[in-house]
Amino acid sequence: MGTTKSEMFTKHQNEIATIIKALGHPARIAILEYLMKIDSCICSDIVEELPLAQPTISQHLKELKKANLIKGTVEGTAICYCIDENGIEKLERYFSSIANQLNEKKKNNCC
Amino acid sequence: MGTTKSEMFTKHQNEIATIIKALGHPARIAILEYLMKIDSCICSDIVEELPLAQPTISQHLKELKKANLIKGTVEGTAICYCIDENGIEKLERYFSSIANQLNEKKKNNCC
DNA sequence: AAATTATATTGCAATATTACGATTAAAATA
DNA sequence: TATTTTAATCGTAATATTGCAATATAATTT
Repeated sequence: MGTTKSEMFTKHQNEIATIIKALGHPARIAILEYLMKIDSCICSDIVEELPLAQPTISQHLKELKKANLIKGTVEGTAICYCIDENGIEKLERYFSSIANQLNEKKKNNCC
Repeated sequence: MGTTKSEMFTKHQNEIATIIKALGHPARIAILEYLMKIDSCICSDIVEELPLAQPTISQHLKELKKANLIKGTVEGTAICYCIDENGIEKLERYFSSIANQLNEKKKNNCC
């Protein structure tokens, strides 16, 4: 136990859950919002901005990258990270689809 | 360690991360999608629908409820769970706001 | 080439999450 | 009231996550 039984769910359910999970941490939300704000950046900026050690930030960046929520390109000794529209758009579409369906129905005939 | 340093982030960052985190598991995505599909339900339905034991489902439901993603009302010996627009709309707004900002800028002048 | 700068990786301790059997609780029904 | 039905809680094992010091890597500058 302790392990999510991923094999019991659909591919899409696992994919969307993985992307969502990658953002389910305040540090990673903070990174996303910082990248939104400055629109271009290198990792050392983030290390100065956030109250976490460099290895911790690096780890969080790795997770965001794996989920296609950010992307980074090497730029000299630094790395230029920025938001990857790919992951963001998937989330945007997923939730607006659900919100739309909810509005259409508006039945809520139970609770 | 092992503990998220929540106190280092803003209230809003923590709040949104908490809601997002609550959906970052395929079982909870599956529950949400099932509730969308049938529009009204009781827990035993979910237990039959999903390949997880009853206490596990109950635990997942609790987390979704805590995040205002579902709500439940007692109905005899059963409980009627359905989607809580509250949480969903918060997520929808959050991601569409980010997606909009991204589209406006479209600079991506770095990566 | 040595030193510097910026980031990634490793290893590990502390804590959190996932899952479930056993049990409990609460309402409905016989 | 005893039984049944449905869901929550408790306890616990297995695994995952978080965070960081120490170290490694990789490109740049001196």
